[in-house]
Amino acid sequence: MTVHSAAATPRPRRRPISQPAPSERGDKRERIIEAAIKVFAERGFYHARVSEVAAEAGVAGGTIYNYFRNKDDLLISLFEDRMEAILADFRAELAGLDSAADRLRRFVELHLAMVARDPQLAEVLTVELRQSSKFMREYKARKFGEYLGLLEGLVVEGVERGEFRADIDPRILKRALFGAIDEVSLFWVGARRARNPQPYALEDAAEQIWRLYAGGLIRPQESTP
Amino acid sequence: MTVHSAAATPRPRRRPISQPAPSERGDKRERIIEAAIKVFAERGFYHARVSEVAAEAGVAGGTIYNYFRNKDDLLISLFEDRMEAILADFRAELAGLDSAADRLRRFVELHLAMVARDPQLAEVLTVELRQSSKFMREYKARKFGEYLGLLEGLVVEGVERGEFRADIDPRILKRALFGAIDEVSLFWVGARRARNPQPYALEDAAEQIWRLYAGGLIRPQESTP
Amino acid sequence: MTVHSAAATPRPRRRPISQPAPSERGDKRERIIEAAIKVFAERGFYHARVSEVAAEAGVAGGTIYNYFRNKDDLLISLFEDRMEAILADFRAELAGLDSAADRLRRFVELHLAMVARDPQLAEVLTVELRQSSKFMREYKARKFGEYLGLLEGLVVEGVERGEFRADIDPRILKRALFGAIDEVSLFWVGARRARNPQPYALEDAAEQIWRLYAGGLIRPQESTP
Amino acid sequence: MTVHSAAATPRPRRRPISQPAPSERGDKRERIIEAAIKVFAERGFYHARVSEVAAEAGVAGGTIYNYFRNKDDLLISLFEDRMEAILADFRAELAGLDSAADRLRRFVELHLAMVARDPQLAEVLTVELRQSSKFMREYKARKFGEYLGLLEGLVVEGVERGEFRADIDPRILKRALFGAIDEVSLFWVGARRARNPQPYALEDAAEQIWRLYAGGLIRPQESTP
DNA sequence: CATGAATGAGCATTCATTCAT
DNA sequence: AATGAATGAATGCTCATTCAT
Repeated sequence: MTVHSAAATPRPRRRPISQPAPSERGDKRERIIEAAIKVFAERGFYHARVSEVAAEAGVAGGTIYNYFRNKDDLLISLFEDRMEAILADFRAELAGLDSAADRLRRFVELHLAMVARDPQLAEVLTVELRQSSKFMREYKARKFGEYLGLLEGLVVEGVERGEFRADIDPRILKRALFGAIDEVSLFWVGARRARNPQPYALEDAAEQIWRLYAGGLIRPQESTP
Repeated sequence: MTVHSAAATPRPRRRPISQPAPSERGDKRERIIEAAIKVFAERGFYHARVSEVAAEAGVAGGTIYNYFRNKDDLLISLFEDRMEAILADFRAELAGLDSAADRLRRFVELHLAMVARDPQLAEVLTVELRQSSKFMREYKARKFGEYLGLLEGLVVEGVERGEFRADIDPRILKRALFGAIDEVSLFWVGARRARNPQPYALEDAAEQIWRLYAGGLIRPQESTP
Repeated sequence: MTVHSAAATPRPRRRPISQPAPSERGDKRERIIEAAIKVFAERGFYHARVSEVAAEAGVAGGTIYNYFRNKDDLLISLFEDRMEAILADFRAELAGLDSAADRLRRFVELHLAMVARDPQLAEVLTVELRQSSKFMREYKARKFGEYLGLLEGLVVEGVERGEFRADIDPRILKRALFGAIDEVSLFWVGARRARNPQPYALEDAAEQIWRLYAGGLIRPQESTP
Repeated sequence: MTVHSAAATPRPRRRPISQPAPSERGDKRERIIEAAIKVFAERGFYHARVSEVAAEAGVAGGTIYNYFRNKDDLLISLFEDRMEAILADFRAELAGLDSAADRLRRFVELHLAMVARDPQLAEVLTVELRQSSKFMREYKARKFGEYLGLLEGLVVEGVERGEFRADIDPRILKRALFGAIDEVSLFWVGARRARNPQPYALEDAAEQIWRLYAGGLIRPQESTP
């Protein structure tokens, strides 16, 4: 998978030509976003100071404002930037699969793999994001809606192809499944941060969630003769 | 159901001497908690000012500090207070049911009914709660763990009684189910606040979620002859 | 004259009853205004820091914001407060005089006496006031217009009573006279601040200005016998 | 009159690029000063950003610092530059006149004509100039003193030649007259910026001011037999 | 000379919390 | 217990100025 490397794809920006300054990987905008993910994840959006992000990125405080309108905008930009990469990655990964069931299972795996790979990003994307009032109340949707839309598409397709039951509203299903994945991720991430032992492996969790959603809880009373 | 009235169980306390103001049921602490739920839900924990809570509760700003150590403590106390009531209510409701399946379905219904009845409380409990650093990082667990424990108990019981499949880890299941309910609730609450049309009825959502978790997504290929 | 004492008339505000705290003369709002006049005059509105005003007033920085919306509002409030007092004082002083000429001469004297008495106030009123964009562009008028209106009234009256020439537009005259007085004041104040020797006594300046405006520059060539 | 064209006297200098871009007359320094006058007049010295001046001048922000030490220096340089031109123009215009009275009247006319011709310059010269602390407190004088000196010279000359009354101190007179002209100008300029209707024509104002200063306010009670 | 990205000192303002009454 | 004026630490953001290219 290439989620992260995709996310890191630098929007090409004038790189110093003569002296490459090899210490600075990626352009400044990218470095600030990376720093913001780290700091927001560690301290929480509201407790993070812009100056901390700057220090983490190795730039001066004012430099942040050359790239982002304000602290809120930094969070939103970070979100869009990363979600875009994640979406592209997911789409590419899912394109090669044949059945709706395979694609849905893969979606779950991809999400949890992403969380395992970049827990801080996961934390910011799911927890901290809810704290920027502007974001939550005026913006929210877009890319996140796209993400859920992807999920909904998989479900609808499954129903249309007769793979999935038709008596479950896809709009509710997509939220239920997303909520399930998200909560399982969040707890794992929280335990990790609290330096508690891993409560479960995320790969196993993916398997479990899929099993649950695919087959349901109720034990089939097979062949009651 | 009596969640709310239970929550409002007044720790008896006296009215400001002269005129008992019989209209105002509940003591000052309760009034402050009610105000906090309203203000936190409307403005978000970080954007809510203590003085707003005080104004909403009809007390002076300083009075809050006679009942709560600080703003964080107000949020946590609010949480404990309400969760206690909710838990008691849930336990009472579930006690009369026979099968694990019935109890689990009822749990889903109860949660969503609670959301429908007091959306602001639901919002605070699920969204704003994540924003108090002290809470999230040092406290969190307790009552919330109890709530999830209740859920886990239902599942374990179901497995033990042979009602549920044994190949799904209850610790993951409880999170998955809670996440599903929570997300479905959250979206509904969000739409409500944004004054968007209700995306779905919460009663229907409960039915759908249960159907999903009970039977799974995959359409049984019965008897392909 | 009582300009200053009038200006200091405290808008009655709850004074601590039991322990009079004799060190604090005047209420807090008044103390802040006095401090602001001093600091704005000495450092200029833009270079003055709110914390300096607070320190000068002997209050904490935040206290200023219990009385004034922001720095601009402090300047504007200061202006209104003092202008009101000055206007009341001027009106009272002029009421007792019979001819328009006497009143106009007295007006000049009063203005310059006010400058002599409270140079810092004069400086703020004439120089610093122009620096608050909101003030200059949206507010300005009112009390200042009243002041000029007082002047215009005197002139119009003089014309109507046949004391003054009718061929000079009162609206231009009032500006010309005000500008003359203001500039003469300003230079005197500036010299004072720069610790230069007084270029002239303000009482003499009043006499000179009146002589100039009353009789004009041109030496009457009548009756060269 | 040639005030403005004199001020604009281009110090010929070439345009950056390869092709001289013959359309842009005036060198960069001049263009920056013109931009500064416009921006300072419109936004006020303190609210004007150096980058705005740069944008208006069509140069990069840093370029300004190749021509001026800092923002204050830009204001001061602007002032000196324009005042020099104005003074030269005034001197030339006054040279041809015979009587002190004619010269003084002409001075008033010239000042107001200058205001009418370049209101933004007038605004900067009279309002914004007072806002640069360094200017006001350490520099001020020089060219402005020269301007007032010119005025004083006219008065002294008038007295010496017996045209003007000898009982008015020229140092006060020069300030009074300048203040009168300045205030009349300022109000006109202010109305213009506020897009209010012109309160009076500046030509008429010149006539009025001169009439006032020449003959005085008091109506001569000639020959009441 | 020109550029404009980077810098970082500077400051108004907010608001949780205290405490004298 | 209740009050609410006073406090002052905390911080996002601006913008004049610098300097490597």
